[in-house]
Amino acid sequence: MSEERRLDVLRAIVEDYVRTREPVGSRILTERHKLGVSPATVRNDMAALEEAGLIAQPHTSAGRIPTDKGYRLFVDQLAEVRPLTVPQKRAIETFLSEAVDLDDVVARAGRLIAQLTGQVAVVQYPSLRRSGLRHLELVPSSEGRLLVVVITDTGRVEQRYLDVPVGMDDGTLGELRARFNAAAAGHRLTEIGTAFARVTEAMPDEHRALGTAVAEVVTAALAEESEERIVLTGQANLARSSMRFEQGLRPVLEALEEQVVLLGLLTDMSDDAGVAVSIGHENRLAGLSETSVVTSGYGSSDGDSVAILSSIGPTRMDYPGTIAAVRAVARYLSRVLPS
Amino acid sequence: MSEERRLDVLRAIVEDYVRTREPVGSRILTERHKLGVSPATVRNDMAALEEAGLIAQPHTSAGRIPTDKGYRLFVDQLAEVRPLTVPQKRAIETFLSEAVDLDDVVARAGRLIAQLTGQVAVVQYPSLRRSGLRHLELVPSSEGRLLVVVITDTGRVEQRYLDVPVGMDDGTLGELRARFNAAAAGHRLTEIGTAFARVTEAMPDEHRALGTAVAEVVTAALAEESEERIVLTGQANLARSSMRFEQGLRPVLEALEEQVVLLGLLTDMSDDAGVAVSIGHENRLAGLSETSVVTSGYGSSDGDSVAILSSIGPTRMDYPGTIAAVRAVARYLSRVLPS
DNA sequence: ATTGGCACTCGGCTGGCGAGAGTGCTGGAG
DNA sequence: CTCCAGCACTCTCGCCAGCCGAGTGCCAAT
Repeated sequence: MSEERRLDVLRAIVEDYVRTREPVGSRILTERHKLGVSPATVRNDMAALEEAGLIAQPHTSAGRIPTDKGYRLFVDQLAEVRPLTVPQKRAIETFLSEAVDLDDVVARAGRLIAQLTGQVAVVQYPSLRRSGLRHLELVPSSEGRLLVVVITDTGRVEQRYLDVPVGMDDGTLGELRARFNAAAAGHRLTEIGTAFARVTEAMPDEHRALGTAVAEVVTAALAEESEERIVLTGQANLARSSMRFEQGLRPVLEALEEQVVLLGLLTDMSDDAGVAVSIGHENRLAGLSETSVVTSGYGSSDGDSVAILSSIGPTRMDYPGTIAAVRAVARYLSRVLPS
Repeated sequence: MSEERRLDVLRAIVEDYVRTREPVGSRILTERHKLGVSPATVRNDMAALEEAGLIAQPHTSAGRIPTDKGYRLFVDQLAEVRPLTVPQKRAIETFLSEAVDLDDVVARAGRLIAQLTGQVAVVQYPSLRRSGLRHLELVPSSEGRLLVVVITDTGRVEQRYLDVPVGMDDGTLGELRARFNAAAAGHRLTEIGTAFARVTEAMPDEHRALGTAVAEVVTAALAEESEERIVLTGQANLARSSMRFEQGLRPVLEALEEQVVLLGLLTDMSDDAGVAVSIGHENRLAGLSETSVVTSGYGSSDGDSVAILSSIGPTRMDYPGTIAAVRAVARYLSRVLPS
């Protein structure tokens, strides 16, 4: 009973089940995949695979389907990479390069993933904490209010209102703006707190109050976990016939709506370089126990990324195809991003 | 056969069907609503209502359910307004007032609608075309690129990159910024084209090229239909058991994903003041033929609004409750908005 | 180790049956 | 003229029995 053939059988089961989404029996298996052995032999292998917890049967007298563990082994050892076609790559490239601003880039990336994989795409905006400051702008708003606008080098623009008790004139604002920008330009957003502190200390007394207020707002705004934003695309794909979930769509949709938790999941998964896959019950979120998540960082050609994007679909998904799509989009995205 | 009682019967049918979501027969009707007549009489009324196309029966020997036309009549003439409770109003107010910026306001409004109505919320960002310019910012980006940031008086911040062939120094930029801002401050975004034209004409030659480029980018960006943005919330509600659609979720989810078309639908509906309701097949979108859309403008206490928000659910929805929720959120939103 | 044969299990489909709900109609009462 | 009780009729739904087929596990033979 060769170990190698057993894995062949597992691969065949996964591929067949992904394609037909019906439990696959020994006869079918020998017909569709040239394994060179008889159904009876395959049955023996199947018994062993089931013993090992890699496949299971929904009912007696039904074929076998892979378990989460089976998919895991498939993804780790059995799946062959299937690169995208050249036209596909070109389509990604041009579609992304047509984006006019960051919102557009993120939206387009989501649509690409959703379309390529036929699943739900999740794209995170570049994380503020991993971005650098490009520019800080102070705009007087209605009386007594100041609008603070932060522009990062990844293209994100954040705004925050600030109640200013003391009066302020344009000159003061201009000076503040100049000083802050000089102090912070190019720094990571996480580091500007200290830079700002130096600036405010050096200020004349009458400006210091305003200065510290601004510094506070900015650092507070950037520290917030809640400021991490994600965008979902292709939820309509969930309703396609190919996505029948045992438990129905409800838990899945609910999990997707808990954006904070979802982002946490993705962040934890993201293995620094390359694509990470989390299968079925491996996902912390109970609602996603019937789905698999394929994730990649993006935004920097090497090492640490500024954000994450991923594709979520049923555990019975086309892993090689999904992985290829996610990787490709992440790569082109990284190239386009620091526009 | 009094006309008035017939309408009472229709109202009873609608209310019962909305609550139980099962076809309602003559016996049940007389038991649960004190109509003061016997089932047989109700049957006669029902026959008349059916004749008039206001109700229908799924099969012979099943109770009646309202048709789109029946709901329409119910909404227009029979529904009694049911104002929100005081705690609910207070909750809306505080929840909205805690928002830190426009994104947050929009997101919170969506969550409120979704939660109050148990349906899907659609919230449009303030339309650029109906906003005024508060501030225009020019930030040098990587070499040869200029980042143009537009801040509107409704709080939206739009960005656009601009390739600048000619070199530019900070002084030039500062001057441009000052002139444009002086010329455009307070104007509607749709009118700044002409204001900008005057500015660029008055410029020294060496700056004019850059000036017109900026003016062009800004006006082009604001003119784009695609720049209208909407946010969906509460899609998980679609999967609740209370939302069984004949045709399944697919067409609904697909319709919601066609954001441009969807926004068009909402815009067309929006009757200038107050809440508009579009029922079932009245919706242009085929995917929404089993749903009703309740829409209101918001963003200005009187007359024309700067954006739209709405709640989408099955035709069998709680119209009075949904209308009340949409109206309330729209109202508080208008109050909070020009922060 | 592999394989053909065989008995066994079980889910899903089909068809028939009865119960229940609801209707429309008719004829009589107010 | 309106209302209402009674009645016959229709149709859906749920249930049960029975069959079919797919698939399995085991065993003996190669």
